[in-house]
Amino acid sequence: MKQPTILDVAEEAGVSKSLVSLVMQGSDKVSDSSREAVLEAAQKLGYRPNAAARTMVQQRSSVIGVLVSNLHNPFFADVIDGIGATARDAGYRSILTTGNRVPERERLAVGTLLEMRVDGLIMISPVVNRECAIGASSSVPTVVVGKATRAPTVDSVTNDDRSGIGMVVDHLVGLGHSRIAHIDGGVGAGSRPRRTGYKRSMKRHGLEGEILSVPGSFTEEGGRAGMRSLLAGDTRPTAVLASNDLAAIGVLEVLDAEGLDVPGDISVTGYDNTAIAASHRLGLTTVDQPRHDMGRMAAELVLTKIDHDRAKASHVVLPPKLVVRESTGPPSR
Amino acid sequence: MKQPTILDVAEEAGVSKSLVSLVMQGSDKVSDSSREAVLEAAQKLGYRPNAAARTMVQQRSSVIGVLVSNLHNPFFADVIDGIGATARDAGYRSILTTGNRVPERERLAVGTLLEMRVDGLIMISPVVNRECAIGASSSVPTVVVGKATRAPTVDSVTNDDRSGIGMVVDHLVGLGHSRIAHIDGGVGAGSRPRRTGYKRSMKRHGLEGEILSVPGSFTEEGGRAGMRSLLAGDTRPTAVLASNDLAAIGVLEVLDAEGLDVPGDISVTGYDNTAIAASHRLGLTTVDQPRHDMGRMAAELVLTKIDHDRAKASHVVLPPKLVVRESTGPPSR
DNA sequence: CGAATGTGTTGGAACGTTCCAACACTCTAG
DNA sequence: CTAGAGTGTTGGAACGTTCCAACACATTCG
Repeated sequence: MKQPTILDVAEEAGVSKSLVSLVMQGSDKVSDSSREAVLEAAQKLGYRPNAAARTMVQQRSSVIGVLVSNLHNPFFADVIDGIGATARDAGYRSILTTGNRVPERERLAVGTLLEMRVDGLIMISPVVNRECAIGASSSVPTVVVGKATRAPTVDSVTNDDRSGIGMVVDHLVGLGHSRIAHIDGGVGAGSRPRRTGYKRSMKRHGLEGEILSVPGSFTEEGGRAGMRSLLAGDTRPTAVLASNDLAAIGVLEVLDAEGLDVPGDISVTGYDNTAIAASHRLGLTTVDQPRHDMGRMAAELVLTKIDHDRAKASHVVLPPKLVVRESTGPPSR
Repeated sequence: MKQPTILDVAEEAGVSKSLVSLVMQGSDKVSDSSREAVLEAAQKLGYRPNAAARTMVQQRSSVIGVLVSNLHNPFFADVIDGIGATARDAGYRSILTTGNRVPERERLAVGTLLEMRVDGLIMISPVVNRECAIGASSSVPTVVVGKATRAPTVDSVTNDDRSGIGMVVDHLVGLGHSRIAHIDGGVGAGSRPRRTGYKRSMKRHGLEGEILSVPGSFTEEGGRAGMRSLLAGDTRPTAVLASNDLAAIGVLEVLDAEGLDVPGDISVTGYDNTAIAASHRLGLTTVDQPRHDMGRMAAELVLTKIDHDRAKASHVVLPPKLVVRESTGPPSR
């Protein structure tokens, strides 16, 4: 288990540790014979550079740390893809941690990354409060994805949740709906703008009297709970805006179990345009976020901030896109 | 951006660096007054210990590295949960990397973890070849999840894929099917035992003449491709075993598009019992793997191997469980 | 021919932490 | 009063790497 060090390689190859270091870095100031000897020795011993030691002396790790709120949501996979690809092209590695939507664990997960001295931090739809991101940003370039963060030191990449939800409301109103209810995302990233977007759009259509937002979360269970509480109310809505696609699946489950037809009895919408939403079985009307681009942008922001420290924070807002499928239709009579 | 070190804290608190170190480790051999002064100074400076330095001197990182093949598959989320919980209880952190099902990137992702000197490595359903795991195991306790690895130095945690698939075949034969086709998982973990399990079960039922396995992968696209090639054949199967739930979704998509009824015209099964499979809309007959337990077991294997080096590799095989839903039924006439 | 330039190689310092042996002091027992 | 134990604190060595200044040697130039 004892790992060989650069000194072991140097001895094996009969050269100095400095020369081994140069070879490992791919320097061209090394004679072919030395290079060959070093590579052979390294191969023979199974040498692997020690990133901890390198991080120490270089005062940087060449690693981008990514906190992801919830691995159950395939939405994040594409964001992470975008981050990984961009980081890789710039010569950085990326590593992930998650707090599983538990604030305390999320804080711990961020702490792990910071202690490892990642060169940049990307928090995808964090559940933890903004102080955590602000605190992190004092030691490392930090970008939050999916949650607008009004802080002078934290960049953010979001889609325009308010207008995204607005498009959904417009679509439903256009179909003739007025009793349009909303299931909230709770503490999760992006729930506030979606909630206010919902309320504003309703008002804009003169439907402030119909505004109904029930608690939920960005999970299947959150959708189920929200839908159950909606059904427990006096008047059933004719359309339901779930907090995201995952929640919409929960909503559909409850409705299926109740024997209610979608969209006959009730229209349902999600958010995120995940792959499952597209499946004909669900045919979920939803809002597409440019996931991969969001990841790419986030990584680019972090990378440029690593190179030349910007004074002001950047806040990138990408446009969402309504995707109409079979889960929405005109209200019954 | 310059991070304060333990020396800065020591100076601020008016004590030695050693004492700061003791306080940070929660030692009880520190006077209350000193502890207070140190904590106050650390707080004031925003001190965070440098994990790289600690790793150097302690010759261990207290980190478990996890390679996950595909973040799009929610199956892995629960496995990772299990790993994370177990690691946390033992005082370890866990970090993730992924290679996105691309062997070369997966190798790189493992390399990243090894260079960081993780104390244990868990590879979840790796796509990369076994040499990679064997190589890793020479420097760090390594466990592969989801892929049986016959190597004396690599532990493994799997479900019994062969018997899992066997249960599906038995179920379908019991319903009266005989033209039962199989969509393969390709290079991914677990595809071989599932393939052979399929073939053996078919033989066991005297159906060797009906054996038909087409290429695919453990993704929606793999399922779509597999189903398309099955439909292009001369005789349509009456039942299709998709490589996993994700692929089954792809299969259903193609069938829906073709206007074929499930299970009226054709029965479909998945593998993994992911949350979406349970959704009434899909109602997928599938095989449940004890995901969380698999993660827990994997972490436990790694942790015990970290503490006292076992001589022989452990291979844990957990029992799968057939979950019958609405996507399977008797064949048409 | 001596100086300047270039090529390949080298040892030592530094990074931030932990751990150890050693310290100064106080208290207790003989 | 002294030896011994106990308590809290300390400086120095070590971990494995990179980077720098310095080196030896060969080549080119004036």
